[in-house]
Amino acid sequence: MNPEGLAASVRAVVESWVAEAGLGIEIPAELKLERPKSRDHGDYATNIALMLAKPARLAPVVIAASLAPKIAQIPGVGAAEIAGPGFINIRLDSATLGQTAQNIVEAGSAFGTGSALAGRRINVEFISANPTGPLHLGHTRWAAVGDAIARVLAAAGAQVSTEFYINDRGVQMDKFGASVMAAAHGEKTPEDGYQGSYIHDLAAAILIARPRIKELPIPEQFTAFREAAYALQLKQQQQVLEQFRTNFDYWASERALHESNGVEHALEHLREKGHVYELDGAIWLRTTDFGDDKDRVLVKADGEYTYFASDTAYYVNKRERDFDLCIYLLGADHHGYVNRLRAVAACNGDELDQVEVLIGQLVKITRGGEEVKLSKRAGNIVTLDELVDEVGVDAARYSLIRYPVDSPLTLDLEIITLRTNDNPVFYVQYAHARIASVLRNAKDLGIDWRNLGFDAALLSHARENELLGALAEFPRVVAGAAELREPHRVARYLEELAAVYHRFYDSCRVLPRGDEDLAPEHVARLWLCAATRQTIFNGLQLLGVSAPDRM
RNA sequence: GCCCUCGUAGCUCAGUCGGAUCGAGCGACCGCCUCCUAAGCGGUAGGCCAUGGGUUCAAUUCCCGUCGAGGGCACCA
Repeated sequence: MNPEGLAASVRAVVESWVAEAGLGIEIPAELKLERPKSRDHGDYATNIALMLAKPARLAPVVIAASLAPKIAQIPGVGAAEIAGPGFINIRLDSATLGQTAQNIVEAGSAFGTGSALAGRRINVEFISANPTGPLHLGHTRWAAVGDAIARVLAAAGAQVSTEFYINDRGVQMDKFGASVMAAAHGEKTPEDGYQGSYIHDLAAAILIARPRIKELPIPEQFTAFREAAYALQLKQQQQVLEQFRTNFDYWASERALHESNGVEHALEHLREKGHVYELDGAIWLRTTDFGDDKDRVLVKADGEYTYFASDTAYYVNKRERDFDLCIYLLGADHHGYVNRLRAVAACNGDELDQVEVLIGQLVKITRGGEEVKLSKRAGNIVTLDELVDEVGVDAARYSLIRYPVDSPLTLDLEIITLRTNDNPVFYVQYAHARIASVLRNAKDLGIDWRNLGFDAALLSHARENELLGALAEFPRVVAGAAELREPHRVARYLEELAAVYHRFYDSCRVLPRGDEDLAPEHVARLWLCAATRQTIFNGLQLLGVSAPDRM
């Protein structure tokens, strides 16, 4: 009996009661069955009686009194009690709850996955930086969170593509090329050029690879520097992201979009939809038809495409590749883009909500309370690879994911590398390692728990009950994280689960002591440990964080 | 001026698609290892959930105002 199954059974009880009483009222689509904060309130609680009070024109307690006995009859339910203003607190019998442990072990890595988003094709675009320098803190949050969102959506059954849109066209690229060329010649960085030692590193690398590049005539030489630097810098970004365990399914090049006439094609397409017009020599998209504050220029009076035109074309391209939902992760400094991106969808004949924009607040780094601003390589910004070098991938990813993205974040480098309770990554990983150790010890003792039978009813200790209940929540947590695009929920859940496990471990001996004989209770607890290990493992997997067997 | 996000314990933050006493870690204080990882566990102290209204049986959660913090409002990229 899992929470979903129980919810369905409760719903059936409510439906039959409504029918019998001839009330003819609506039952809320989402019948709430939650884990009460207090253990005294049972394993699950429902507020259905409170919800129905008004439409049924009956006191909540009266409704609860008719429903509770019927709920108590549901197989697997031990008791159903009325409490407070009309809550029904449900207690499962221990065999039913205990069975969860075996179910989880048997489901293995599939435990937690679902089908809520089955059949949906979702495009998740994030980072999308200029290839003109190392990825910095502003990109780092999205590298971790975007990847985790994609994993969580996939776990909910969606078909997901993660995409990085390379802004490899426009004046920034030229400034970048000019900066690298100047460095190669030992000249000063041009006005508005790129600073930082990485520019000199790029120049040096190019000079080694192409010793005669400086002999080229200036226009060709400039192009050669720009292109060589672009290739190297993009590769560097890709390597850093790979090391960060953020893998993109698709690297979209803005330049390639133009070269394949994707922009003209999109413009033509939108013109047919009737939201394109000309004014003052420029070509506009009438985004104000769909909630934007002002119309946006696609082609400037001088004939140049705007950046917005590329964005629009890229959206059309995504739709032509058959994605029915496009999620964009942007920094808070881009929130002005939300309405126009949604309007682009609408101009394309889609629903506004086929575009979803998640806005992330900025990240600050401190070290022992002092803000860290300087980067050795990139001048005045801290880069992703520097962060990883200092704290490691697991700590960096986890720390970035465990907070909702709409709150500003300050990471203290000293704290996220601590190996204590202060640092949630280690707390969760430690729980995993601790369980792995118990399972190893069981093996060393020759206990083949998988083949010794499992008596679910033996898991009746309060701490076992608490742990089983927490484990059973995992699929709902994953589903919720996917629905709300909030992977931090998974992290928070894991912290809670780890705490519950540690409490269980503290009061329930798993392996036989000394010369004690192996009892069925030990076997049942090993199943419970294995289920917990699997759940923590699956959860960390969703965050892209490793689950070590030893620490 | 208009728009977005935020305001919860001394600190860093959860919780908020309305529900029963708002939680965790740190910091302070007191306890728990002769056998499975003490990187752990238990307990005490600490809150008019920024503020004033409204909706509701029920508001930290939803709506409006105020105050405070951060960020936006290009024929830039």
